[in-house]
Amino acid sequence: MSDNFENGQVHQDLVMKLQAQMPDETKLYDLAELYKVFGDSTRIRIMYVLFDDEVCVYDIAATLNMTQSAISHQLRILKQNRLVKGRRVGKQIYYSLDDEHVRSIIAMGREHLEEDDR
Amino acid sequence: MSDNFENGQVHQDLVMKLQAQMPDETKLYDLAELYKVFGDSTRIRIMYVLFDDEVCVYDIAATLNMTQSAISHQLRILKQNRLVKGRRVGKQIYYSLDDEHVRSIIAMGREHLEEDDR
DNA sequence: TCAACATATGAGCAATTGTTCATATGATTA
DNA sequence: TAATCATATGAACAATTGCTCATATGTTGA
Repeated sequence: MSDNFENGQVHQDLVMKLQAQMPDETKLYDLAELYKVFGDSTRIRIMYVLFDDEVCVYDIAATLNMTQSAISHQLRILKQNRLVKGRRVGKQIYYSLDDEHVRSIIAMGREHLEEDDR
Repeated sequence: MSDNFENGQVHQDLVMKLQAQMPDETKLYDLAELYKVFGDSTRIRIMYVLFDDEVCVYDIAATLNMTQSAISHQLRILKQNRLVKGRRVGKQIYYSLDDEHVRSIIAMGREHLEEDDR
C-alpha cells in the first residue's frame, strides 16, 4: 500500500484533499455505531411497535412473539442510544420513541428501498 | 394514551392492534439489512470519501490507510445495496454515491448525534 | 414481611462479520 | 502475445453479536 503511495500510482493531490475533507474520526465511528443499532431486525421491529404507541415490555414481546428477556436486552441498547425512552408506571415500564429523528431515519431508509423496486 | 386498563398480564387488544399495524416482515428485514451496511465505520468512511468526488479504489484505500483488498470487499457490499456505483475508465473503476438518499441518511444520523451533545 | 409480578442482567453459545493473505479476473500497452 | 497494472474474490481467522437460560432487581399489595 505505502509502496504504491511512494511510487506515485496514487493520485497524491486528490488523496491529500480527500483526507483534509474527512470529518473527525470519532464522529464517523459514532455515526457507524448509531446505524449499527438500526441494523438489526428485532430492534427495527421494536421501533415500529413504538412508532405511534407507548408500550410496556411484555406487550412488545407478545406483539413480536419473542421472549421478555430478548426484548429487554434490545431495549437496553435502544435506550443507551437514546432511540427509545422508558416511563415507569407502577410495576410496568412504558417505552416510546425518544425523538423525531428516529422516525426520520426509518423513513429515509424506506425511501431508498422503494426506489430499489424496479 | 390509554392509562388504566385491566390488570391482565398482556394487553390483548393492544397487542392485536399493534400486530395488525406492523409492516410486512420482509420490508422490516430489508430495512435492517440496509442500515447494517451503514453500521460499519469503514463503509461510512468510504461513503464520506465519495461524498463529493468520484474516486478509484486505490485512492480510497490510500485516503483511509487501508489495503486495496479490504476496500474492495466493502465496495462490493456497498454496490450490492446500491449505495455506491462504479464507472470503468480504462483499468480503473471510479466509484461514487449511487443516489441522494445516501447523503440524506447520513445527514439524519448526524442530526441525531448533534442533539445528543448535552 | 412475603408472594407475585414486571423488567433487567450475566454467562455461555452459535452465528455473523471484517480483515488478511493469496490468487484470480479484467484491461492496457509494449 | 506477454507483462503489468487495477480491481475482485475465496478461504481462514479473530472478534462481535443476539439469543437462551437462570437469576437478580425493583414494585405493589396482602
